[in-house]
Formats: sequence, structure tokens, C-alpha cells
Amino acid sequence: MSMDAGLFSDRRITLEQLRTFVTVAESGGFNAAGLKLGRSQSAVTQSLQKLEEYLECLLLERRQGHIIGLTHDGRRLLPEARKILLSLDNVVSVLRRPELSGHISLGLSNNFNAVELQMAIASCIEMNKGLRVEVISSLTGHLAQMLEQGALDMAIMHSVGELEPADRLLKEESIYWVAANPEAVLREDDLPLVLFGDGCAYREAVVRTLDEAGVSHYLSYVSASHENVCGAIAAGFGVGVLPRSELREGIRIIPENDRLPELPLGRIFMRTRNNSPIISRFRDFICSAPCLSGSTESRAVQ
Amino acid sequence: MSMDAGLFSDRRITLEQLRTFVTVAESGGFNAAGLKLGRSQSAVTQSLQKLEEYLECLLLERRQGHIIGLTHDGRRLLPEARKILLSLDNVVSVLRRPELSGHISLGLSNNFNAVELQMAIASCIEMNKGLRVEVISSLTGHLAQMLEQGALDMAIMHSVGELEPADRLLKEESIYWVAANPEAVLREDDLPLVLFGDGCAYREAVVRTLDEAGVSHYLSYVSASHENVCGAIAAGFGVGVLPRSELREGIRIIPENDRLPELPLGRIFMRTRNNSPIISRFRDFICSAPCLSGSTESRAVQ
DNA sequence: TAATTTTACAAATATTGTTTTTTCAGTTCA
DNA sequence: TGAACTGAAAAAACAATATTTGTAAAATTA
Repeated sequence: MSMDAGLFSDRRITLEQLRTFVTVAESGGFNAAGLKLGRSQSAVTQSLQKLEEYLECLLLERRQGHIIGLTHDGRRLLPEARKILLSLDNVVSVLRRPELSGHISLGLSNNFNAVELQMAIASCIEMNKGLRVEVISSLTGHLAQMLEQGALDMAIMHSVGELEPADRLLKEESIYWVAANPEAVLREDDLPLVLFGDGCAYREAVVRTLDEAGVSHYLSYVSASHENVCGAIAAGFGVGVLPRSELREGIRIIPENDRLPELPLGRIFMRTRNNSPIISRFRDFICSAPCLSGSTESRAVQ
Repeated sequence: MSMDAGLFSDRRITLEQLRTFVTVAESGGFNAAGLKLGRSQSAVTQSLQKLEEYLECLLLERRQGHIIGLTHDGRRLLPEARKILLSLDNVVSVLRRPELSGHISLGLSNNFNAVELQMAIASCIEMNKGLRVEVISSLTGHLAQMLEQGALDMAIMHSVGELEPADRLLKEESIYWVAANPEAVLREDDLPLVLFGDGCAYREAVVRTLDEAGVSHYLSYVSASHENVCGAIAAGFGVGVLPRSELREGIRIIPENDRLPELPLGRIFMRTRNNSPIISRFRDFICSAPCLSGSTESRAVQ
């Protein structure tokens, strides 16, 4: 089926406009976005005005001359714009390094969504036809076992403690106490916890932290699936632990308070079993993926 | 996990450069591409030089001052560039029309790959959270049955004959006789055919056309899977029938000859069972998808 | 109320992309 | 062999576009 687009879409829309939109949405203002992008506030304003004009819809909710959030259409566009920018990132990054070939089995912790990382791996696989990657998604504890047993070549896992010397730190992320209704949950005597199943690195840390602080608690919901855990938190089953990027409608961060102790910093790291050339080249590839380069945790609008 | 790209990739790379690259790859020359894009040969040349510079690799195979094809990197970039442009197309198209909501079961003929169409449907689903689409992939014959039985709301199917009055033509495509090794296959007395299983609209047409022309033939390979059929043709099982866009390495179009009759024009069309508001709005949506707008069948380089 | 922050707008400036023109190399054809 | 043709590359002039600068208005903060 040809389905030839012939001439593609609206040729006035540029990547820079999308990038500007995403940055505004992430930084919450034209000034901040301009600073981040290295251009003036005026340029940002105009860039967005044009994008809105070409898209024939408003993207930013303005009230009294201030940006107070995204419109419905803006919220629809944001993830797609991110995806487009990210896939270009990945393509460029893959294209710039030599082609990979070989077979690799890669473990991926499913503690949290790692959409960006998965996209990077996917485009790497697509553009390196000689590469066969078998991805196994499981909890950190299980992956570590498989790695030791030789069932995996490498794994990307979560941790809160010290890493082994050969491990490669990919990313750090602050994790927060979250709940659907912080006030109500905190009023309960026993703290109801919504956590991942056994083998989750964060789970142990959370329980230990609570024990040390002398907070009585019980598990009200346990699942190995990220979807389920978030769903349970949103449904009000109890208190969970998530990084900022995993917040969604119906889940709020619990502000600092006397009862809940401070959580340690989360770490995402890579561990390899052997260092054959293919493995180490793929490891270098992953470690230099564009989605791992930034380290700012941005404050998103809405 | 934040995975914040912070500042995205190489900000010098533009959509226009990608578009130009794809157009050059499709039209096989800077002049032709310029004509297609509505700009001069010089602009196309410079645009591609920049893209190659920023990407730090050569995309076009030049010999004696002429483009003779894509480099390895060029072939790696092409499908990804297409995807990026296409997903922007889809996003813009979805954003410009009102949001859809409801439940729809959609049949999709698997005669041929319809990557672009599937991408359009996917981005429609992603951006219309109120929309639940159940996609069933099968051969045209089976889909038509399901439609009559009320198991499907709508279906996109293939045909070579007349359409029903209520059907909507989406796309026409020329189909060609193909084989791994045309010369060898044509030498055989009985023509070995590689076709889809029962229920494929093209299959019946092919057999009928051969019978009318008095060409003796037999089925050497039959499968309901597009992958398998292409694989069998490439492996030399016999003669198949494909549109230009489905050609791949190891499959060549058989030039016109005395033995093989001319094939009818293929049609891709949509049939709906009922015309509830949701269905008809979704139908209009699909019919106006960017990937269906063009009608040129381009001659690709390499 | 004054100071600060934030967005919008207009004109000047800077940058970028485009065309025009020319050149060169290879191909075709007389 | 030479003339005409085609496709690509390069340079300079030109056109279009984006960016900055500066200013104003409105809202927030102290």
C-alpha cells in the first residue's frame, strides 16, 4: 500500500516550535523557557503564537496575561510533541555511532515506567538490523538473580543503596510519598501501603525507613505491575512511593510532615554480566542515550 | 523516572531537512525533489548538505556527480525520518478536528502492510482518550463476513472489482507480478504462485486473470500472513503479486511479457455497517488521514 | 503604593534560506 | 569529435524569517 503522503503536512510547523512548546509546558512560563532554551522571552512568545496559529487551536491557558497551564488541546499535544522530539534524538544518536550487531538479553526493571528509555532501545533495535535484543521486564530483585545465573547479559535496575563498583549509574530520581487523598490517609493509625511485590528495591527501602522511624504500617495492596500500583494509589488504597514523573491524575505528593520520614534518593543503574565487545558497546550506547543526558527534574505545568 | 532530555538533541536539524531527504530518496534526484517540494535544486542540495553535516554521516551515494542511491546510513535514516514526519502529520490532523469518544471495532485487511494507516489510527487513539478502538486484522473475505454478522462496525479492505455504493474508496494501487528471480520462474511450464490464503481479494483476481489468459499455474505457497508471503517470494517459491510499496530486498518486479496478463488496479476501501454518529465521525476521520491524501506512486531510490 | 514579574507588541537587527547564475562533469546523439 | 543536454555543486545577491531590543500594560508581591 503506497499511502504516500506526497507532501507532508503543514510545512510551517518546525521542530523548534514543538521544542519551545514542550519547554514552556515543562518550565511553566515564557521567561523560564527562554532561559532554558537560550533565547529571549519574546522569541518564545512569538514561537508559540505561531504554533497555535498553524495548529489552529490554543495550547496554553492564559488568564490575565499569565500562563496558568495547558488547554485541553495542549495536553493532547504535549506527549506527542515529546515523542517526536525524542525519536529524532534517538535517531540522531543511533546514526552517529557505528552499527551494532549481535545478540543481547536485557533485563528492564518494571518498578516504574521508563518510556523514554524504552523508546531509545526500540529505535536502536530498529536501526541496527544486525542486533537482536531480548528484553525481559521484571522487578529488580528478580533481574539481579537472573543476571547472576547468567540468564541475562545486562539489566537496568533500581536501587536506593550503594552500587557495586562495576555498576553504571544512569539516573537519580527523588521519590516522594504519594496518595490520592493525603489528609485522609495520614489520619489512619496504621499506615496503609501500596507497594510493588517482593523484589522491588524501593519496597525494602520504604519498609525499612518506616520501621526505623517507628511508624506502624501494613500492606494494603501489592502488585508487580506498575499500572496496578498506580491504579491502587489513585483509587485510595493507601500511601505509595513514586518519583515526580510518575504522578498522574488522582495522585498527589504528600507534603512534608511529622509522621512520614524522608525517603532516600532513588538510583537507576545498569549492571552487566560479562564484558564481551557487543555487550560493552551496547552498554555504552544505552548509557549515552539522549534521554539519560539531562538531569533536571522539571516542574510541569498542570 | 524523569529522563528529562533537558534540551533536545541537535537543534540545527529541521523537519524541512528530513522532508527534503525523504523526498530526494523517493524521487531519486535533487531536481525532481525540488520540483516536488516547490523549491529549487540548489535549495535541495544545500538542505541535504547541511543534514549530512549535522548528522555527521553521508546519506546519499554519489558517483560522478550523480545521486545513485542511499548510503547504508541513508537507508537507516529513511524509515525513521518518514515516521517522524508522519507522526507530526497525524498529530496535527488529530488536533485540528474535534475530539472523538465512543467504542468502535475496526477490521483491518492484512493483505498488505499498512504501516502509515496503522500509525494514523494509533495516534488518533492516543490523542482521543475517550475513544476505544478494537482492531481486528484479517483477510478481506473474513472481514466482510464479520461486518455482515455485525461483529465489526467498520473495516478497511482490499478489492479489485466494483465497490458497493456506500463504500468509500481510500486509495488505489497498481499491483505487479513479482518474483525473486523473474527469468528462472518464467521458464517453468506451470507457473508457481505464492499467494494469500482463501479470503484475499487479490488472490481471486490473480487466479481469474491467469485462467482467462490460459496460463497454467499451481499454488506453491499459501499463507494468511503478509510476512510469510513476502518471505516465500523472496525465497524463490514462485511468482507473487505486490504493490510497489511492498517490494523489498530479494523481490523484483517482473517486466511486461507475453506470458503474464496485465493485473487489474487494486483498491483499498472502507465499508461501514451502521452510521451511528461515532462511527461516521471516525470514518470521516480515517478517510481524511494525512497518509491517504497523496496519490502519487513514487519511484524510490535503491 | 512601589518594586518585581510576566506577557505582548513593534521596530531594528541578525540570521537563515532561497534563488540566480555559473561552473563542472558526465551522458547522449549527431 | 563536438554540441546539446542533464544533474549536481558553489558563490553571490536577494528575500524571507526569526531574534533581539526596547517598551508598555497588567498582575503579583512586598
